[in-house]
Amino acid sequence: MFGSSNPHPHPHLSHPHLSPFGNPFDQTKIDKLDPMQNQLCRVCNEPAAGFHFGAFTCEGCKSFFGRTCNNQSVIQECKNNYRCEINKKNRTTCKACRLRKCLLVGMSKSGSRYGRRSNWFKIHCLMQQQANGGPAGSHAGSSGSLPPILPASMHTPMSMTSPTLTTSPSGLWRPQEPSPSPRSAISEPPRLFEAGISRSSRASPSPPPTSVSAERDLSKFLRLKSSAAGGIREPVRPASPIDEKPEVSISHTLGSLASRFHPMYSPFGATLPLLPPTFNFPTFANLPLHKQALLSPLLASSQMLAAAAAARKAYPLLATPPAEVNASRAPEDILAEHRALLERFRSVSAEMVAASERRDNVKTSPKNPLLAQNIMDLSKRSSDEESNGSSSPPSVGSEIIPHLSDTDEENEDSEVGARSKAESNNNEKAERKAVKKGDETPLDLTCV
Amino acid sequence: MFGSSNPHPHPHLSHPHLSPFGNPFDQTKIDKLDPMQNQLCRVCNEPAAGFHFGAFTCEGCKSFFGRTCNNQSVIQECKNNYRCEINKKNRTTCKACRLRKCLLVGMSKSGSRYGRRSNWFKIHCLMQQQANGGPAGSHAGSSGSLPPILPASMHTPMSMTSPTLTTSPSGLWRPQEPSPSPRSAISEPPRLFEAGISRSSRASPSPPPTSVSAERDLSKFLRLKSSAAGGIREPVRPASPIDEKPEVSISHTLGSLASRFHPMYSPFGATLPLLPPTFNFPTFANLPLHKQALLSPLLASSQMLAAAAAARKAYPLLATPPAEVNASRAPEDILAEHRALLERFRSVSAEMVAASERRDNVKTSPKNPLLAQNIMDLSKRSSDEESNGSSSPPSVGSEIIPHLSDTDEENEDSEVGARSKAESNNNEKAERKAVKKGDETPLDLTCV
DNA sequence: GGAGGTCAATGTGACCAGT
DNA sequence: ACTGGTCACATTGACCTCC
Ligand SMILES: [Zn+2]
Ligand SMILES: [Zn+2]
Ligand SMILES: [Zn+2]
Ligand SMILES: [Zn+2]
Repeated sequence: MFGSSNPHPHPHLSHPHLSPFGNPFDQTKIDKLDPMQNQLCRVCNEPAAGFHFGAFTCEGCKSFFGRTCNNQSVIQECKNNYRCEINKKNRTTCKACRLRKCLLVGMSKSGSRYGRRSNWFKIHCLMQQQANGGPAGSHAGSSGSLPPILPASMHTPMSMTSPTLTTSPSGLWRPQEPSPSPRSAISEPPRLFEAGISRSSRASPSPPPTSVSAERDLSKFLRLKSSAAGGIREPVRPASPIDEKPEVSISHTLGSLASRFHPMYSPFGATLPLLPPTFNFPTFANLPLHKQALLSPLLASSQMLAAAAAARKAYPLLATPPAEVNASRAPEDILAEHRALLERFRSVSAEMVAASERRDNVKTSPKNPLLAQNIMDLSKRSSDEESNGSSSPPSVGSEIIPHLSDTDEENEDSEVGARSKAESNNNEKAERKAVKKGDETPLDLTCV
Repeated sequence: MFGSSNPHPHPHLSHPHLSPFGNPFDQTKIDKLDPMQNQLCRVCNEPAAGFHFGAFTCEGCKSFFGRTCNNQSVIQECKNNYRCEINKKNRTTCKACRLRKCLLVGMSKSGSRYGRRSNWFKIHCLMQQQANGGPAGSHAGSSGSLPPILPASMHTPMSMTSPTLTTSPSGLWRPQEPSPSPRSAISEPPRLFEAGISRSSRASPSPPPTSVSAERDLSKFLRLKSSAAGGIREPVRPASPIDEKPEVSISHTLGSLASRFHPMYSPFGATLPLLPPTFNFPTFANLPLHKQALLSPLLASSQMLAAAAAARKAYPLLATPPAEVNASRAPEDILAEHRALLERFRSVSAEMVAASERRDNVKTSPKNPLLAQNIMDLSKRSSDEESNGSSSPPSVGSEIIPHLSDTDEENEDSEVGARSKAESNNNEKAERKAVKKGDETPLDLTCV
């Protein structure tokens, strides 16, 4: 599906509005963009099969994550101090590191329930990758550090542990429907990217959620986010009322760890109010999401970084063991970084449009030759992917998260985890079906 | 089978002769010895299921070795620099280290063709383990170093690379049937222990090989040993004429490496002429071999060490990566060590007999309380094995064998290896059956 | 378009039969 | 008593269906 390109564009999308940056929504230009072209699995660098559980992954990593993220307790711990490099060849040899990589790149199972909204991941990932240096050509390494989705200039992870960052307006996080029953169990890493998007979507004055079911999705998502923050330290935001069972086995193993570390309440407090104005145009929202991906090199970096830091906090599996230690950065740095990103987004958008317009005539070297070339490459098929990328790039910085091996006793699972596996799956499935019942209208993706 | 002890002794063995050390062949005493009691898998420390391919192993390691020793080329290389500790829990996670451990403890597939003679392994292994500190109680660690089969005092591996050591009498190595076609391909690690035994058996003036088929087996084995030495540097001994196909896949990967290192021609040259006189007594040879095991703390150490060193030379998989470096020892040291072993054998034999005689009356502390206690423990069942032995004992010394990663190109396999796998198996099977055809008489095990 | 189910291929190890 | 074969079981990932 993704492997075969679509040579025939379908110029029948609605709302051909104009963007402030030239005309990025020209149908003929947009249709030529194929964001799935030459995508690589974020986990193992194999050619990706699609966007699964929040990241571009191959079929194998998709299946692996779908199987194991609920039963993390049964995975043996790494013998290599969680530093195994994951590639196509050895991805099956260390389940712990493979799962860690999955979580590092932002994969999440509960977050995938929220329908099309998870496509925002795709947008951010794709734009980030393109801004990083090419869709498939840059085998940006797959060691135990931060994923190659982050550009080189962003590789410094920020410390989101400071409670001063969690000062988000309570109204942004409160769901529409009041919440009587707060949850304390943590089921799995929250989809932090989506959290940021959702929040900004609610803060936006432009098109609100289009249906009640979408509202329910949003509130449910926020509740999940809440539970991910742990039962402790939840002063402002009440929980939502959605009666959903958490994934029990995950909460058993990693949840307890996460509650110890009590991941921050809202890691996006300081950054999210700043959103690119592009999303004000309904045309963008009406585009197919894989087309939107090519038009949105936005806040992915900072949010990704925040999510990665938060995930490392919540899940020791994500903690890169002592290799490079980076001092935590102040929130001001994050804000500045985000502003730089916004500026970059503007230039890249204009650049892409110009390149798209120029492509049919003459291939000149634009101001941003790398990005433009990458966008160009999306339309022509290059079947020379070899996916042997195991060149072990320099590890990016990461915080040292103690692995709790000396003070804790979370190894008594493997019995409870196995026990709760079946029923957990059944419950989850039933509940999922029930939730999806009256929920066909996708969420409005228009942002500020 | 092995897990259930046999409480009923069968006192119907023939030739109840007397030994020079008291009366070690008293049937009632011997029958009470159960060498399989509390044996642990030499590879993973799980309770052993029997003596397989040259070592006490569990069913899993037996099957694993039987499957993979022919297809070593398809095993991915270790990500942990071949230092993975192998135990029951993680034995499946790193095939390379598991196979390395198998080879380290002396497992060999072709050597198992020689019928009962492989029981000599059991004798040596068992006696070595007992002299080392107890049958099952001493979870002597299973890290990437030398196997716990070697006593602490013997852990210094000797360097057998010196060609001066290969000055064995050519008559000892020459097979009965002349050999027109020398072989250069290496199929698998030679059964070095058996090589020594075979050689000593031939050097023995007591009962020679009892049949022509046994002779053929012997010469065939010697030829295998020859091929293991690589085509290069084979000045003295001509190859034997047995038309046997080597295991192609192994020769493809490890064989090339082995030929580079050209493992020594006869690592037992200096030590083998010295054999304990016990084996002159036909009574010993007529005992069930698992009973003999309790009566023979003989040359196992030195031969085991030589075999381990030779195996490390021949198979880089066996090379313990740079951890502890022990200077190679002179052959004189080996000889002295062997003489000490012989003396130890005498005292231990006498001690064991005395302990066995004393056991029925009063349990006193003998001169060698540890060994005697271990022998005692063989007769009483202790079902408290837990096999959680992963306490990672201090690594014993080992030589640094370069892994050839920088200068060689033995990674072009995986195609040839897979190709030659099926036919290799078939050929081997057919050839094996043909060899076994007229070969029912076990070799005479009586030594000098 | 993505989640989840299916199932062939592969690896594993307990068990068994042959020798 | 050991070897090799068998087979149930687990894992993997390509493919498919459903929503
Ligand atoms: Zn993958
Ligand atoms: Zn690992
Ligand atoms: Zn084992
Ligand atoms: Zn290993």
